[in-house]
Amino acid sequence: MTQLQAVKGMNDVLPDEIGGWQRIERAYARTMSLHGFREVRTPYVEPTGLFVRAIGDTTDVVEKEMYSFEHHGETLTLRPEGTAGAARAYIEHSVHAREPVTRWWYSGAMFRGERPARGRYRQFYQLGAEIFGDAGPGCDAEMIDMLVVFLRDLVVPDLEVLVNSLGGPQTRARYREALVQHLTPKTAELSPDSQRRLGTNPLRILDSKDPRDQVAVRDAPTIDDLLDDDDREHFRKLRAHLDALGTPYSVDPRLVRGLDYYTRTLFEIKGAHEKLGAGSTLVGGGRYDYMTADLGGPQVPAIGFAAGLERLLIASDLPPAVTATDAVVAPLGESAIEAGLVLARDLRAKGIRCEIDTRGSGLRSQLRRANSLGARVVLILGESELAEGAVQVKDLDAHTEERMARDQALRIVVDRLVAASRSVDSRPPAPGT
RNA sequence: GUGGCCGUAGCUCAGCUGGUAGAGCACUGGAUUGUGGCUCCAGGUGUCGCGGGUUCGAACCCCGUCGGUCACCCCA
Repeated sequence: MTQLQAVKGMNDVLPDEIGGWQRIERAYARTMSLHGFREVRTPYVEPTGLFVRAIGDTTDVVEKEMYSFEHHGETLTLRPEGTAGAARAYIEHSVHAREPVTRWWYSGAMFRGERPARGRYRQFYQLGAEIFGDAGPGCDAEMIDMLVVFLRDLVVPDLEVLVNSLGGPQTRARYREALVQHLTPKTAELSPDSQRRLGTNPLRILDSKDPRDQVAVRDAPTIDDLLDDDDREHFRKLRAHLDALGTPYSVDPRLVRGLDYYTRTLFEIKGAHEKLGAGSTLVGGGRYDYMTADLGGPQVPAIGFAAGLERLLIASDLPPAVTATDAVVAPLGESAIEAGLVLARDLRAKGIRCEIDTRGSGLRSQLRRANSLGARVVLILGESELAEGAVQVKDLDAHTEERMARDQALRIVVDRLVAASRSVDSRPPAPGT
């Protein structure tokens, strides 16, 4: 196509699909509020240096996936993830001085120049949250459990929680070295990808899917051996807390993530493998106790996660939300349109979702339209009704029809829709939203 | 970014070994000049992703390109 089209990997979300998005966003906002998180909105554009420092200059994300550009002498980047910006805002506004523990959540677009596929786009949406100021494993466990509950509410099948501990930065560095020492003699036996990783990100070799790498890694040292006593205790308590919560999980000593900032607790939640295939990681997160210090702020322990909204949408078996119209006002003829506009406005003032056809369509097509919109009642305004100040109230469900004064019609329609629990104002909040 | 597969009407898809296009759904109008969901009738539905090439002739074969998708890489 030579026509104008959306940029590769960036999608429109049309009204037909927006119901699913809103359903997940609302469920998330509710979960966050139940756990005392407050929403934060940070810019989509940040100085490139923020991501280089926070995420790590040898990570794939920073090395080859960022949308960076120059603008009036500044080097800027469309955010590839949410944690760095949140940490920057936390430091910039000295939030640590205002409250001991800070719980923030966010929702919004992220940008990475990867090769697009299902559930993986260049502009994609993440739900995320951060806790600043709590070093203990208790909030780690709460966060993981919260996510499991959230995903269960969304009816995501085959949930799988993986946890690991990376220890502190020094542990991580020592482990990296140990791994390189173990694997260097076997360089020739590794996959080409892993030969490259050996120099860049050796930890990633651990979860390589190549059988050659899996053999080479089989008797490699595990990070568990290098954890110091505090790290080990932290991890032990996390597991004990999860056990107490009854949260299902498995320890995966090979779980490693590609962002450099993680320390100690690391976790990942997968689900809906049949629908998502290899991209079934729904949530990834972990502790980053040194990021605020690395960014030049006070050292504040922190933990956070991000979830891919598009993937949640694919993974969720929740039925799509139905958006119905309650009533349709059907004016017949030019002179009825004004009376119809007034009537429709009065209905809406009562919380009735109401549509009106102002094009001068015939009654037949207006009724068809009302039917396909799922409306319960149609209020017909023709010449004789106009003359009498009346309206014909047709109940599409009950197949009844009655002529009455308009103010009476207002009351009757409201009563009928409330009785059927259909109007916006009367509908109780659905569970899980 | 690497490799594989796919690309026909708004949607889901047919189209046999190359002979220049079909179905269902949806949409609009009518059968009922002011009465829906069912039924019947009629009707737009199209640069066969795009650009080259081979051929008398290409939706079909070849090359390129764009887009999608699967696996890898990486990640949410």
